[in-house]
Amino acid sequence: MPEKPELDFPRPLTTVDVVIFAIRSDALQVLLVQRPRAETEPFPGSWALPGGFVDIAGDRDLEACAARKLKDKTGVVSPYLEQLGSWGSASRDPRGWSATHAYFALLPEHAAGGALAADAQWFAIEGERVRPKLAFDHAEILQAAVQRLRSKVEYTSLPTYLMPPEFTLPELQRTYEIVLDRLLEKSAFRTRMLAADLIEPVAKMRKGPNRPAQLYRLKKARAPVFFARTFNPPG
Amino acid sequence: MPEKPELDFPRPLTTVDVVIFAIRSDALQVLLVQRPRAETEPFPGSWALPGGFVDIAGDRDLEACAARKLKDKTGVVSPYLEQLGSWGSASRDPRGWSATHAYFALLPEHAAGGALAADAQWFAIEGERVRPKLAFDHAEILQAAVQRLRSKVEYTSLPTYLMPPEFTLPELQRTYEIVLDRLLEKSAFRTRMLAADLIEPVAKMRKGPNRPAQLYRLKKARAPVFFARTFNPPG
DNA sequence: TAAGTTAGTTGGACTGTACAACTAAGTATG
DNA sequence: CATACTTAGTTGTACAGTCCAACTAACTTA
Repeated sequence: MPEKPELDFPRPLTTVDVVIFAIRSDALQVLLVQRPRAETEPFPGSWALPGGFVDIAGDRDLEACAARKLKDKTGVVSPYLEQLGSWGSASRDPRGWSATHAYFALLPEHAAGGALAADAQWFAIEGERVRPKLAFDHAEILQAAVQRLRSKVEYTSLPTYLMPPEFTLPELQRTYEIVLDRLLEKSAFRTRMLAADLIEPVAKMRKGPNRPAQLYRLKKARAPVFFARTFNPPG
Repeated sequence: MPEKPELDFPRPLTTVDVVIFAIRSDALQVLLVQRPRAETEPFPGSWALPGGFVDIAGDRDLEACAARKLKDKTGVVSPYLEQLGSWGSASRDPRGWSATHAYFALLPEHAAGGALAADAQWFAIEGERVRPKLAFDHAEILQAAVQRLRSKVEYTSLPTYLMPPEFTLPELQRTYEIVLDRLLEKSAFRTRMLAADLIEPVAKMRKGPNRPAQLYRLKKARAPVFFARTFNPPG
C-alpha cells in the first residue's frame, strides 16, 4: 500500500466503538457509558458509545477487540456482532487525527440486564437518536447504526437475535415492530417466517391471560435469513 | 473512548484501500496496482488494491483520502464511492499491527480507460476473485467488495453508475447481468426501471445493425434507488 | 354464560415477477 | 424487392406473496 516505506509516517489514534442494542421495556435501547470527569479527558462526563483504543499487544484483530469491549461492559458474549463502518478525520477527536472502527451488536433482553459495568446505562432510541448529547461523533455513528439495523430488519431475520431462546410468533412480530417503529401485517408476517425454515415449534405453549401461543426456537446453527422482499415498500 | 488518557498507546499502521470496479470488454473488472519490487517492501512485485497510508497532514477524513487515491490512479473523480468496511489485525501486514479502511468505487467504462497510473492495470473478476495472487489480505477485501456489489445490485440502481451519460435499457440490463453473472428477464427489468422515476428518455436513438433502441439518461441529482424486491429469489 | 382479548386462519384484491409468445424496426442477402 | 435474421419492445397468462379484512379458536374474568 505505501508509496514510501516510511514506517514513521505519523499514525492516527485508533479506537473501536460498539453500538449495543437490546429491546427493553418494549423499546429499542442502546448501551452508553459515561466518560470520566477528569479535565484531562476529552468530553469529560459526557455519554459515549462503549469503546476504546485498540490494544495491539492483546487484540488479535478488530472484531476480537470489539467483542472484548462488549464483554467488558455487559458481561456477555453477543450472539450477533457486525461491523458498521469506520469514521476517521482530523476533527472528530480533540487529541488529533483519529479513526474509529464501529461495530453493532444485538443482545436478547434476558442478557441485557445482567452484569453491567458501573459506568454503563441503557437509553431508549428516539427516532434515530438518544436524549443525551454524545461525545465525539458518536451521535452520527449511532444514527448510522439505527439506519443500518432498520434497513436490514426490513428483509432479514436479524430480530431473532434480540429474542430469548424460546419465543412466540406474536412476540417476534412485536420485536420487528419496535425496531421498525411501524406496525406489520399479521398473516403476511407469519407466512414469511414460517416459510423461511428458520424456526421450529417446541412442544410448549406461552400461557397468558388469553389464548396460549405456540412457542418456537431458532433452528440450530441457523445464520440470518435474507428475504426476497421488504415488508412494505418503505419508500 | 479510552479508559486511560495515554496518547502514547502504540498505534496501528493505518491505510486506506479502494476497490475500483468498471465494466470493460463485457466483463466486470477491478483496478490493481503492482507493488514496488524493492526487497524492503512487503509483497514486492505483487498486485494489490490501490491504497496507502492516511496522510494526517493532508487528508481531511477517510473518504477524502480514498477519493485522493482513486484520483491518483485513474485521473477521474468517481461518481460513486462507498465505504466497504475495515480490516485490522496483528498479522495482515508483516510490518506490524495494521488496519485498513476499504472503500469501493464504480466507474463508467468511458472514464476507466483514461489517465491510468503507470503501475495500474485492469483485471477481470472471475467468480469472486482475480487471477493473480494479491498482497496482504486484499483477496479477502476484494471478495467482500464483489459480494457487497452483487448483493446491492439485486435491489438497487447502482449499475447506473457504471453507465455512460446516455444508454439504452438493453445496455443497462446487460450491465446488471454482467455484475450478477446471471441473465435477467426482459419485461420485468423494463417495468421495474421505468417505474422507478430514475431515468428519462432523450430525443435520440441508439442505432445499430438492428432495430434502434431508445436512449435514456439519469434524472439529474438522482440518488440510487432501492427496490422493494430482489430480481429473483436468489436463494 | 357472556364479554373481552389475543392467537391463528381464511379469502379476495392487488402488485410485480416469470415465462412465453408476439409485434416492430432495422440490416443483410438472394 | 422479398425474405431471413437480429435485436427492441409489448402483451397476456400464471404465479408468488403482501395487503386488508373478516373470520374462528382458546383462554380469563365477571
